[in-house]
Amino acid sequence: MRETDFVSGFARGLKVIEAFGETRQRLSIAEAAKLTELDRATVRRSLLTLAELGYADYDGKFFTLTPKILRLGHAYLAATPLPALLQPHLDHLSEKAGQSASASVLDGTDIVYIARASQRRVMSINLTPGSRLPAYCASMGRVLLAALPESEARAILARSELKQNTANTKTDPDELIAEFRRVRAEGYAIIDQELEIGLCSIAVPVDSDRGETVAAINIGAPAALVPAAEMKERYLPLLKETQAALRPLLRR
Amino acid sequence: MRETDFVSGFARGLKVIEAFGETRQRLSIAEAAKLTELDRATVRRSLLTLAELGYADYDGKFFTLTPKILRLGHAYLAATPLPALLQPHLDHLSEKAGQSASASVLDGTDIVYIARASQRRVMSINLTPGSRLPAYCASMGRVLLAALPESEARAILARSELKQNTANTKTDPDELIAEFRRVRAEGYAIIDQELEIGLCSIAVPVDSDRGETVAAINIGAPAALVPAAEMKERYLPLLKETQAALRPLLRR
DNA sequence: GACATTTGTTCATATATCGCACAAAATGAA
DNA sequence: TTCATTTTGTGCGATATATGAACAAATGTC
Repeated sequence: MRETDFVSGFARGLKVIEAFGETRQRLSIAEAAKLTELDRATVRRSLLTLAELGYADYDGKFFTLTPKILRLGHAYLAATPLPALLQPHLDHLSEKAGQSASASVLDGTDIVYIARASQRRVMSINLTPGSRLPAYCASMGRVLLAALPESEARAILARSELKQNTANTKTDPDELIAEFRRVRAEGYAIIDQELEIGLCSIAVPVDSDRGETVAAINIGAPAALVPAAEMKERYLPLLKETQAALRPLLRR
Repeated sequence: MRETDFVSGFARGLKVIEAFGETRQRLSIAEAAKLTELDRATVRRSLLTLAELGYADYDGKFFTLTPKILRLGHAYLAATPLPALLQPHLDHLSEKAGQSASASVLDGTDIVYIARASQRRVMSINLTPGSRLPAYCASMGRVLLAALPESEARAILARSELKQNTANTKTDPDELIAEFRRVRAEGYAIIDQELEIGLCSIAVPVDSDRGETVAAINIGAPAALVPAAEMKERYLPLLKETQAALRPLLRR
C-alpha cells in the first residue's frame, strides 16, 4: 500500500471515537487529546466533525457519543452471517443447559462477544455483543488462542496485560502455553474462577467445514451451583453437539 | 462551526463503514462507491485505511468488516451510564413478567436498543444492543415520538418509510399523531402485531428527575400467550413500577 | 484578588487528500 | 478467441487539512 492510500484524518477520527470508553462518557477536547496523543487542534476538528454528523453531542465544553455511533458496530453485526447463524444454536444450547451461552471471536488480546443467549446474570459485568474480555483468562479466549500457531499465541500473551484477577488466575505465559496444548489435544477449555470469583465456564471451538476455527462458544455457570469439576460432564456433550451441528453450516 | 472545523476525510470514512450492513457483508470498491456516492478513489483510500488499521479485511477484491469495528459502538455502550443503569432493572422486570424486557432510545427514524433482558425468543429477528427498528411501528418508538414536540414527531414520520408490515400496521401520519396524543395522555403505548404477526408489546417512557424522556422501556410477549387486551393489566403496573424506580436515578 | 495552569481557539503555512482523467486489469458475452 | 463492459489502480493539479505557535478565555490555587 502506498503512503497516499492512507487517510490519516479518518484514522485519527477513529482513534478519537475509541478514546471514549469505560468511565469516559464525557470528554473535553484536552482530555481526548491526551488520550489519543493527538494535537488538540486535530482532536477538536474530529470531535466537531462527529458532532456535526450527529455521532456526538457537544455542550460547549464536553463531548458525548450519541446512540448513532452504534450504527458503526451494527454494520458488522448485521453484515456478518456468523452472529445470526450462531444465535439460534446458542438459544437452544442455553435452554438445554439452563445457563448462559455465548459466542466470541478474537480481536487482538481480547475476545469480543458476537452473540449471546443469557439465562440469568451470573457475572458482575453485563455482557452483550461487542463486549470484550481479556483472552488469556476467558474460556473462549483459551480456545481461540489454542487454535493459533504457538508463536502467535505467545506474541499475543506478550502484548496482554496478564492480571491476577483472582487467586486462581493463571498469569505465567509458559503455563498458559502448556494449557493451550491441552486444549488443542482435548478440544475444550475450562475456566474455574480465573476471571471473577464465583464464575466457571467451559468453551469449545467452532470450526468451519475446512477445519479452521472461526469462533468459540461457551457456557458459563455460577461456581456455587456447578463446581468446575462437574462442568465437563454436564456441559461438554451439549457443546460438542452444537459444535457438530454448526460445522457443516460454516462453508469457507 | 467554521468550514475548516470539519474533517471531510473522517466523515467520508464513517459513511463507508455504514455502507456495510444487512446483506452487504462483502463490498468491492466499486460497490462501496455506489452506495456512498463517493468517488472510487476516495472510497478505496478509506477502505485501505480501515484494512491497515485492522477494522477491515481485504482479499484483493472484497472488503469485510472485522470484529474490531465493534470497538466503536462499544465505546458508546461502555461509556454511557444509561445502559448499565437500566440493565438490572430490565433483568428484574423481565423476571417478574416472565417476558423479554428492553430499553431503547431514538436515532432518527429508528429506535436503537441499548439494553435488553430476554426470556425467550418471540420475534423472528434477533435483538441486541445496537439493533434498530422503525420507530413508528414499535411500542418504544411510539413512546419516544410522543415525547417530542408534535412538529418534530411529524417531521420524523415524514422521513420514515411507513411500511405496512402486517394488516394491523398503522401507516397514516395523522392517525399516528393522534395515537401519540393518547400515549402522552395515558403514559403508555401498546403495539398489537403491527411489526410482526404474533408479537405484542407495551412500553412506557423513562423520564429523568427533570421530567425529560431519556429512553423507553418495554415488555414484549407472543400474542398467542398474551392477547393485546391483557397487556395493559398484566404489564403496565410492572412497567410503571420500574419507571418510578428509575426516575430518581436519572439526574440530568 | 492575583498568579499560575490549563484549556479552547485562531492563524499561516507546509503537507496531505480529493477527484478527475486516463491506464491497466479483470470480467463476461458472443 | 475477440471485443465490449466493468472494475481497479495511478499521476497530477486544485483543494482541503494538520501542525505548532500565539493568543484568549477559563479554571484552579494560594
